[in-house]
Amino acid sequence: MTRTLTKQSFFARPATTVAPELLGWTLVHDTPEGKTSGIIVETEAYMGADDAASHAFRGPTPRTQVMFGPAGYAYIYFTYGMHYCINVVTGKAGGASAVLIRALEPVEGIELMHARRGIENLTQLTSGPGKLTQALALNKAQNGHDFLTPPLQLLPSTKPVKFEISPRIGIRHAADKPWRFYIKDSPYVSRRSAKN
DNA sequence: GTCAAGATTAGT
DNA sequence: CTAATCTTGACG
Repeated sequence: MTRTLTKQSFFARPATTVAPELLGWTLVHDTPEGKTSGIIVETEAYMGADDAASHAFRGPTPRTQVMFGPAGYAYIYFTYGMHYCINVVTGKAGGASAVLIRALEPVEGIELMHARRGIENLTQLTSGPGKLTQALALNKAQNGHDFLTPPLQLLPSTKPVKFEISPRIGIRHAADKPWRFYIKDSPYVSRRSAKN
C-alpha cells in the first residue's frame, strides 16, 4: 500500500471514520485581528439522511445545502439565538454527513481569544462548540469555506492520540449512537460532555 | 403568516 | 433547573 491519503480523500470517508481521526488536528483561523488556532480534542459524527439527529435528516434545505456538497468544506450554522457551531463536511457528495467540532485546546492567539470571549479561564476558552466559534471568530461568513486554504484551515495531526467514545451531547433523536469522540484526560473537552 | 424547537451556555 | 435570544423549517 504505497498510496498516500490526501487531505481531500481523508475527508471523503464516513463521518464516523473521520471524526475520531480528526482528534489531534489543528483548526486555524486567520483574521485581520490576528491568528487563532487550537488542537481538536472533541468531535461528533452526523450521518446525514440516515441519522435522525442530523440537520440533513429531512433532506436538503437552504441552511444545510453545503452538507450535501463535496467533503472538506465548512458547514457553520447559528442556533439558540446566540451560538454558531462548525462542522467538516465528510463522505461522498450528496451523502450529507459531517463532523461537528466540539472542543479545542487553545494554541495560537490565546490573548485574542480571551478578549473575544471576555473570560480569563483558559480551560473554558474553547471547551464547547459555541465557545470555540466565538474564540476563533467563526460565523456565517465562513459557511461553505473549504478547509484546505486560508484563512480557515485544518492541519493534520502530528502525533497519535488516545481517545474515548460516548453518545452524542444535546440531541433528542438517536441519542444512543456512540458517535462522540474525545481525547482522554483532556481538560479542554466541553463541560456538558465532561460529566454533566 | 404563525409557531415550536433547537448539534448551547451561563447563571441560580 | 431555567432564561437568554432568534433563525430555520414545517404547516398551510
